[in-house]
Amino acid sequence: MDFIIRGALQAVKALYNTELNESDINLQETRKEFEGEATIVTFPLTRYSKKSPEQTGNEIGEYIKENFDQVGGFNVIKGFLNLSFTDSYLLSTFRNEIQNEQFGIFPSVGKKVMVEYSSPNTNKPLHLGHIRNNLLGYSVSEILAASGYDVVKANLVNDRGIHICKSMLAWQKFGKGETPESSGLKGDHLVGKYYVIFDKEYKKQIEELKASGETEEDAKKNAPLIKEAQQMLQKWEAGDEEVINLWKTMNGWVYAGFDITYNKLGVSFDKYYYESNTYLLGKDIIDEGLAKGVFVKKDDNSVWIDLTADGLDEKLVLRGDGTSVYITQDLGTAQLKYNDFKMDQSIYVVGNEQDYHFKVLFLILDKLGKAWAKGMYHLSYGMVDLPSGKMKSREGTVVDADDLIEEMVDTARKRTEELGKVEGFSEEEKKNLYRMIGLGALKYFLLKVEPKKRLLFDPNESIDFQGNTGPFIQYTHARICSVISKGGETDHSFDKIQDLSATERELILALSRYPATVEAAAKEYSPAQIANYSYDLAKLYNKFYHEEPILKAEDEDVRNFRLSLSASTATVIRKSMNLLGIEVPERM
RNA sequence: GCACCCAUAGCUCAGCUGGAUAGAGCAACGGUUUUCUAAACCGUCGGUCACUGGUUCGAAUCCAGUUGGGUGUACCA
Repeated sequence: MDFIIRGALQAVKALYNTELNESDINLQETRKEFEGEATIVTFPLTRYSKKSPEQTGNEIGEYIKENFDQVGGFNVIKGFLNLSFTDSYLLSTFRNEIQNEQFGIFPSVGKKVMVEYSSPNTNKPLHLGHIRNNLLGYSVSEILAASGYDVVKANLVNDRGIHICKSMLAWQKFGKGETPESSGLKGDHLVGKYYVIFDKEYKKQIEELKASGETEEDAKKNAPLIKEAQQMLQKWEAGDEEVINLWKTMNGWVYAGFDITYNKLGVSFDKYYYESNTYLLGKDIIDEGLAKGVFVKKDDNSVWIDLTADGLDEKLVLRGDGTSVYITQDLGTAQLKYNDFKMDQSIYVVGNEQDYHFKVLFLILDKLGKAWAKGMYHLSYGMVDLPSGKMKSREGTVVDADDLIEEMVDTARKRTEELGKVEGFSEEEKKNLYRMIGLGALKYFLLKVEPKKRLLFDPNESIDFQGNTGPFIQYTHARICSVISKGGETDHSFDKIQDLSATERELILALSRYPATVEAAAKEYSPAQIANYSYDLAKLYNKFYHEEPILKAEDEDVRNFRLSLSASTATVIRKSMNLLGIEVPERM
């Protein structure tokens, strides 16, 4: 469709003797209620034509129609010039572009990008918020890979710290040697159970201390359990063998549990970083910053950066006692990642409560003169809220990832059985189908919303399987596969086709938009754009399916053409759903 | 207090760099199957795009302010 812009530029030059840039031409898709496919808005051009918008539209329309045989006609309504493509142009687009093996496949851009996502704490199982994170990270990775980037998917595991010690301590005190094997509990759930127990017992102690006259603040500090946890952390940092062994054991349980969940979600990683290895990093960067005068040392030896000139605050980057804070290790880890991969871009998929942190992090790296800091991006996403408000692990008001996945698959099974759609399926095929549909519904539900918007999830209302949903799109794919398999062997040649129906035209246009959609989604790190595109395409196909006979078409070429159109639609649906990490079945 | 994000139909969401009468799905109501999968299709109903002002030929979109909601502002991570 690029030729339209060229055509408009040529027209303006020929008619009004003015050289314009591509960005001066306002091109959009023609709205459904008007005739045509492409619309040029002529209001801005009247200052060059010195004529009314209508007259300008007519003149440019006439010029384009005369000089570009892709355009068969036009109409002008107010300041809108609507151009209609010829059927032969659309057919050649279909044949030469859409049916091409390389359609929607981008050549390598020769750039490497790291996408860090998931980054869980190893003291509790994953919940719905993590699912959103994982799906976003995975999908963005796929979209970037499809756009020609070399993608490294990274997971920075938060495997140390006081919160981990809390679970360890509670297990030591109350666990009676319970293991995943002895209890039958998934490892991450078992550890999470002790994290909750710690919190319960800790709160008890706080209440007791308050009853004996301490203030809440003191009680929180003085409760024996928290002190023990702190001691345990110190022992861990000192390399105490017993603590380290316990830590290794319990983290091992958690990793085994996470692997199962990741597997079910279909996400994966190329590189794992562990905070236990990175938490001491960053001190050399502090020295570097001091030497460069970017950081300043205060009297108590703490190190700061003054960001007030950038509208931010003064920020501590190293404690007075020389130990790290969060941002210290993040600075160090950023450098480590860069040393490891020399990537051009680095994307952090992290919730929006850390917006400020990343703003500061990137700014500091930039001030330190790290050229690669320019390629850093925080893909910030909104929290997943319940109708009751925020999810809180410690209070058990979380939607557990494993539970939710299981429920979704189970709902898929029920729905499918109600519809009686699985005759001829083996048990194995059924299981796989329910998994695909359940996860498809869940993934689509989470990914169709723009990342930065917060998301409301009501556990009492099951995620839909009809309308703008994953299963709808999956169904469309299965439906196409069914038609094609019934179509039997065919050479799919349709040389005699010359005329297209309105819906066929729309479908070709929709298909032709796929590459640009992938590009836009990559540019904005937005799986939602892919989701919306897939839905529009599926909807359009269903309309086509109802309106036009395919196998029953009387003419051989028409039948072949419609089959080809169907096949291409199925391919594009499959590709775009795969970009969301969603599989599509051939039967459902 | 200050900073950042959000506000579109009863509900969940689209709406590209400003462009035509703001679009989908769900819910509600009605229709479509002797015909390729009805998880579908077609139709009806539903809106002061939070509010006010500004810029513009033109604003849901840009700017300022107001209201409401969220998050952050720790020598926590």
